[in-house]
Amino acid sequence: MKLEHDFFTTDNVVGLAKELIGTIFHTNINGKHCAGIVTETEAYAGVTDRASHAFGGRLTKRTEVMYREGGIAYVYFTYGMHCLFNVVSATEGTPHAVLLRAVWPVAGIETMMERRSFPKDKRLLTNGPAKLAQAFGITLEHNATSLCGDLIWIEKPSDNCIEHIVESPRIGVDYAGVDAALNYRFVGAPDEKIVRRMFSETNDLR
DNA sequence: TACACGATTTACT
DNA sequence: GTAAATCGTGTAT
Repeated sequence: MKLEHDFFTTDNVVGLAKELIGTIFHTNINGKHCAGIVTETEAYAGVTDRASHAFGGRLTKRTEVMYREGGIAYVYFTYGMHCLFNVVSATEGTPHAVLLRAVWPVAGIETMMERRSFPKDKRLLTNGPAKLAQAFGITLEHNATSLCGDLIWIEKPSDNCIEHIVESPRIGVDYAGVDAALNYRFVGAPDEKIVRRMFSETNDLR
């Protein structure tokens, strides 16, 4: 079942980050369909979160998208070479976002391999925020793209395929002072048997 | 205009 | 374990 617009407009961005674990992230970019089970997310809580680009109400050309109504993508460029993909949430004026950090590929794996220059180990395909964006064909031009459209969408499967979820502090936000300690990161452990049943055509996971 | 840096990845020692 | 790659963005001149 495709997640609808209303799913993303909640103010509870931490809850949303947790709820996104176990959903299926899809893109259909340049005619190539890719999908993966979301296994790692981080919440960035708007103006009060020192780790967020919108901390203190910072409103710039880059962060403007975060302030829009939830249900669109916030894609930004960092380290001179990487794009990172975020789910914008909450209502207009509240710049909450969820960073997608990792997925388990379940469709379009050959396309991902091409885009990622054929890593030797398949587990390296989408196990990081920049890797995932690259594998799914996401670039800056997808900033502000709807998450309920034909290019990018998210599906909630009828079966829960996540065994358990671990919470932890976020990665790479040491600069955020006290907020660096918040347990805003969620990592899901998929049940391989259930995943194989759900995606029977996929023979090689992770 | 100038400059320091980053919600990272990769290759190499 | 360390370091290089590489450039848009934000903040200060």
